Amino acid sequence: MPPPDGRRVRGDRRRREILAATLRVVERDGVAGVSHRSVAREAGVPTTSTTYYYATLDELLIATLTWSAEEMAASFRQVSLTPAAVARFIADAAGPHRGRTLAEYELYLLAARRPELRAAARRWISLMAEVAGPRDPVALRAVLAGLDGLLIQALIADFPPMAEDLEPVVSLLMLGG
Amino acid sequence: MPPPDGRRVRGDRRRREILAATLRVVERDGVAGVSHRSVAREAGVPTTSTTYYYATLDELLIATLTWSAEEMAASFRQVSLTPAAVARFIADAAGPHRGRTLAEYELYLLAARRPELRAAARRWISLMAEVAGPRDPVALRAVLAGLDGLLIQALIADFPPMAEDLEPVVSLLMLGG
DNA sequence: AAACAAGTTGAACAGTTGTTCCACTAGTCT
DNA sequence: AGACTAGTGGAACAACTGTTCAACTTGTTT
Repeated sequence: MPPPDGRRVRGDRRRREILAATLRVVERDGVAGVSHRSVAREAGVPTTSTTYYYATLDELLIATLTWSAEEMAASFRQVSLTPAAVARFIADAAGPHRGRTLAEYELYLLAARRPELRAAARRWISLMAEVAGPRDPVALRAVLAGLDGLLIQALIADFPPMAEDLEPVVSLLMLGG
Repeated sequence: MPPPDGRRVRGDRRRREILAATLRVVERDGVAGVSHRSVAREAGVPTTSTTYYYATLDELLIATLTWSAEEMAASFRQVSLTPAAVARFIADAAGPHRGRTLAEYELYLLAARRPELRAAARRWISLMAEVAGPRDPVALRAVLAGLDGLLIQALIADFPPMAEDLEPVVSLLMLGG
């Protein structure tokens, strides 16, 4: 809950605008395309604004990707637990929401190099665990890995897979037959 | 088979040195750390050498990652098909060979943005298909996704998982129980 | 021996980068 | 009213980037 302080509130808005702009840049050009200047250009603010709120590029990246994972969590919770719904979710993630999903996966991999991002990355996994439903630890791990791999393989396919094709695979992973 | 031509042979050697140096840079600093100059420094050659053999940075990256996937294929074929061996492979990939595996996964994800890398990325998948052994398409896809996800999740864990912990999960994925 | 292509290299180009500095405005507190 | 602080933004810094150029060496072919 932000304080009802005039100054802070104004600052927070611009903070969010910068984060949103950064995410758009990542979606469009990948993490590689993020610079203080490219983000400032995208947000329509002077370059010094981005450095004012996020002193270093690392800080900016970490804040963006953490926030983005947090934001994605909200929409994630609305997915129901049937294999068909999960298949539809993966198909959408690799199709219409491709850019966003790609950005999210770059965070995922960046977490391998930057421990600060691990929390956000694990957030992803624990959300998938909710989707997978309760089951014993070994089976849970297998399902999570399966859904994760399905998603990433969908991203590098020449054409995004269709939900109907995904459904039997998801079903096999989630129901074990 | 390279021609026994003196000039070409000498050139090819330097080509390989540059590729190897690039891979080392990717392992150490990620794709983000690759520049004509950083690679040249790593290889101990002048900057113009890297541009002579690979006119653009993209060309260099694509060549390196394609070659690296091809090279990894060799060691991959030696993995036997038992769940225990696959578990050991994953544990090693996330532990001792972490840098290399990370580099390989950055290729994997880069393929999502650059179609030129898709062939190399799919090579990965088809190699895993060999490890998985023959089975019907749906089951194969589930196993491949599972192994893929297990590997990537091992990379973002705080500590690399041990083969013993991995083994039951791999077993469940491969044998379905 | 001359001609040629392949390979090698230092220097330089213009453009971009992260980051810092300083002057300025606009709200808030005393 | 004056002092203070958060926020704003223009200009500049040195460092680095991808890429090109022209000069040079080397090995091979005629």
